[in-house]
Amino acid sequence: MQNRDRRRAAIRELLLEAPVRNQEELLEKLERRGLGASQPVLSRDLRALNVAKLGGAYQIVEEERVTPLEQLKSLLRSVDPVSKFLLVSCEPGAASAVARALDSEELDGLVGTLAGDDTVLVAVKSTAAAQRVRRRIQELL
Amino acid sequence: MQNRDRRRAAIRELLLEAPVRNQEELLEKLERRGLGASQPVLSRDLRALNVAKLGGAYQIVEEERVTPLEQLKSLLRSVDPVSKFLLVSCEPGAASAVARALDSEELDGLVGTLAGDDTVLVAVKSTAAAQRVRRRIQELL
DNA sequence: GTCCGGATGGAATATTCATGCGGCTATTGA
DNA sequence: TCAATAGCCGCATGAATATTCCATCCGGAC
Repeated sequence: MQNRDRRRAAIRELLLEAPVRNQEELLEKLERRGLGASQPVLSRDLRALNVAKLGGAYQIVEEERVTPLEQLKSLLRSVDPVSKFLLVSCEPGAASAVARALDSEELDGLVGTLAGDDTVLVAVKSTAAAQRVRRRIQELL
Repeated sequence: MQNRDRRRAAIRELLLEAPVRNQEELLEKLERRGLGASQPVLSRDLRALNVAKLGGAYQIVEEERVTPLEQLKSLLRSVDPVSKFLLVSCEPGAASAVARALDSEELDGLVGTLAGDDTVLVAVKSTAAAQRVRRRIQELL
């Protein structure tokens, strides 16, 4: 049924037009448009539409997914290649978090990471890979 | 007490390091760091830190506050100055929402708005103000 | 037609979160 | 020193949301 998609489109619009505090409120607005539904349906729609409740109101989050590494960029300080390794310097204590984020990034040519306190040693397959990975990280600095 | 700020700083870090599904989970992580608290406190902290639950996990929303008007930009169609007025054309039915958003923008020189169905009449102090306001809106088109 | 199988949605329920309120502590100002 | 005030917190509880489980509705295969 395209019912669902009509409803979701309406939800998008409604969220843009005016702040919506909770699902019940959204429900009423939908009903006024002849698009009845139950609260569970809204819960699912909102997740599908990537809507977040921020402050007191729902808001569509347009952006592309921010990867863990991107989220951590404020903790990064520098990247230096050393043969088949990279030394990534971070804020004190942040190394393990950064290492985990780097791992999860699934960067091509990245073999593994080893975290100290404020430094991550990144092992890569080749010096060429080192360059690529380095560039990727540098973009965030 | 600076207890609260230490806790909030820790929350920031924790949210960056790994996804957190709910407040209870966050609570445990905080306790491991010796920063015990109760669930209500977290609820308040999360709002104060401008954290949203998106998909299944909490995520800090790095401000860049989107004003109501910016949210509505997809509903805007055109702006035309007419002496000390602007005629803003919108998607059908969107005028009142747009008018409200314009009001809340507190634009300098903007006197008031009057919404029809798909058009907002914006009254401004002077033709110079009209130019400024017009430019501001045009940026969004 | 009948029988899946997937997709959708609802009722009931479980879970998660927000808030009213009172208590405690620290601070201010007389 | 002693109110008075402000800030932070926790408990209890209710509000809001997520999830489980089931019914129903297609559309296709047979």
